Amino acid sequence: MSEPRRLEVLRAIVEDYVHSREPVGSKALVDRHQLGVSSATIRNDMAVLEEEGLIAAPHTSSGRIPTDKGYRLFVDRISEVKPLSAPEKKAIQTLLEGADDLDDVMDRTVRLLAQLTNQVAVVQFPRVGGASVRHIEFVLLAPQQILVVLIASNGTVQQRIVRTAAEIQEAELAELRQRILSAVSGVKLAALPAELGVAQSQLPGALRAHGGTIVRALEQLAGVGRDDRILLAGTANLARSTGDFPLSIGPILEALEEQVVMLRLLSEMEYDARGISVRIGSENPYGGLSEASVVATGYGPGAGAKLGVLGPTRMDYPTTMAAVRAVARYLSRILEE
Amino acid sequence: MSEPRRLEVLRAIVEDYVHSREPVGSKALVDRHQLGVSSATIRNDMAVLEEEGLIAAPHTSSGRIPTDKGYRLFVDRISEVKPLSAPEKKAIQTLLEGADDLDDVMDRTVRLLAQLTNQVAVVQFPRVGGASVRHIEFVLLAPQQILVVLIASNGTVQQRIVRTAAEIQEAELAELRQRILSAVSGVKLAALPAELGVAQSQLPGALRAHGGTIVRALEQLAGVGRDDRILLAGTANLARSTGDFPLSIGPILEALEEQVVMLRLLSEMEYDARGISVRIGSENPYGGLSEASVVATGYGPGAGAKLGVLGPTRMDYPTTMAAVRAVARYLSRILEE
DNA sequence: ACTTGGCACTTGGGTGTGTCGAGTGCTAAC
DNA sequence: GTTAGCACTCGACACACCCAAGTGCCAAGT
Repeated sequence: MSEPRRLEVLRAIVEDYVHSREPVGSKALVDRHQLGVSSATIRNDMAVLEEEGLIAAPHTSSGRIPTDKGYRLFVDRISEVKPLSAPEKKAIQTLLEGADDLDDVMDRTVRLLAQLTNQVAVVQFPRVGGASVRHIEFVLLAPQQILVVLIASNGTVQQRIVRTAAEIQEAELAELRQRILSAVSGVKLAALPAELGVAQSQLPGALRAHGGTIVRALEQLAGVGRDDRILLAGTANLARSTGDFPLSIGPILEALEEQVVMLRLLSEMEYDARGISVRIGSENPYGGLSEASVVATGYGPGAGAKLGVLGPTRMDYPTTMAAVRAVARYLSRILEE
Repeated sequence: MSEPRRLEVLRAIVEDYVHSREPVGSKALVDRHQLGVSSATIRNDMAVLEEEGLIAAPHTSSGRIPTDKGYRLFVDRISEVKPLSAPEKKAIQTLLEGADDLDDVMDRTVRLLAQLTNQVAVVQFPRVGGASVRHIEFVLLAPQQILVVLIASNGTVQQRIVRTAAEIQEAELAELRQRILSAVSGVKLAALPAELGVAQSQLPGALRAHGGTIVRALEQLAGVGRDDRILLAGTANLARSTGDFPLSIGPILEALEEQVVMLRLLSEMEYDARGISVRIGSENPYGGLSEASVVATGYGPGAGAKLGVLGPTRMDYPTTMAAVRAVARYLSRILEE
């Protein structure tokens, strides 16, 4: 009863089940794969695999299906994901290069990923934390209304309109801008609040009051709140795979809709050696996703932002992993400009 | 065989079916409602209603269910939608007033609407076309890179980074800004392209080249493309009502995901006297939505932007219509500030 | 120490049959 | 125009049955 063959059997079971959606039996296995042994032997192997918790039988005397643990072992044993086909690669490249705008790039990316994998795609906007301050602008819209604009080195622009308690003059505003900009120009956004605090404390008394309001707005703009957006695509793919989700797809849709949940989910995923992270079914911390798997990876500078897909545990992991990795790479390249 | 009673029977059938999800028979009808007649009479009425295409029987000798045409008549006969309960009103108000930002307002609105109706909510961002130019700002980020910001009177801020063919000096840019701003300040966004054309033709030759690039960016910012976004919430509610969608919810999710489709759908809806528009099942031009109904209305200045919900044809129209109308009113009020 | 063929056993799924109840359409009487 | 009554239809449900696929285990073989 050799160890390698048992793993081979597991692999075969996973592949067949992913392909057919039906519990796979010992006989069918020897027919479809060239294991060099008889079905009885396979049965013995399967008994062991079941004991180890890698596969399970829905009911006595029926074929086996992989457990989450089984998928896990299967995924861990995929040493090299197969690369995409040449036309696929080309399609990715041309599609992404056609975008003119950060929003547009992200939008195209998420759609592409959904289409490529036939699953729900999720991309997180590039995190601004790692970027630095490129420019700050204050515009006086009305005597007590100021537009605060923050431009980051990664090209994101954020703005907010604030109301000041008292009137402020153009000249004062210009001076304020000059002082703050020189204090924080080039500063990492993550470090912005601290630097702003210092800058504010050094303001002359006359500017102090207005400065406070404005500095608070800048802090918010730099904060994680606003720019930690995620984009979704391909939710319709969930509906196609009804039956893969024993319960309903309701909880999954709910989770997808809660940006907070998805952000935490993505941020908790850590890559392994291959640079791709996989969460399988019950490994997922959120109850609603216990029937779903997530395949994700980082992209962009420092791989700080994430992107990935979500689908049924019974998914084609090798192909999905390849697609996710490829898209992340192309996206990183595009963003480098 | 009186006409008013037949309509009463239709109303009763719709209400019972919406409530129970099951075909309703003549006996059950007389039990649950105080029609003053016997089941046999109701049967005669139902036969007529069926002949008129207002109700149908899934199979011989089974209860009747309303057809789309039946729902239509039912909806048209709702003269006055019942107002929301006081606590509901209060909840709407406090929730929406807590928002600090246009994006935040819209986000809260769409979630609120989804929760209130237990259906999928859709809101379109306020259209900028009706608003006017409040401020324009150009910021030189790099020798050949300009940030163009357009602030509209409704508080929306849009920006884009453009690259110029040749270098431009701070001073030139300031002059350009001065000229363009004075030409288009207060102009309606819808009329902006025309005014920009005039302004550009009057630019001194030196500024002409750069002006073109920038003007084009401004036109795009004012255009419908960018700001015709929609927000979704409550897609999980679709899953709960499986069974209401004989086919799968896949096509519906697909339609929801295509912003273009939803925008056209909303824009095609015209209000009736009550200010609310309802599209029932097959009245919907998009195949995937033939099992769904849309209840929508306009909001904001000129009621140019739309908001509404989407659900199964078998929905509680009176309540839904009330909720949609109430939310639209509160939203309009908030936006007026 | 594994592998294999054989065999008894389990079980879900499909099919056929019978019954029940809700519901209809129709007719004749009110 | 309404009602009671009646024969009829048809889906839903329950039950019995069989079949195919699959299992576990044992004894024999290598």
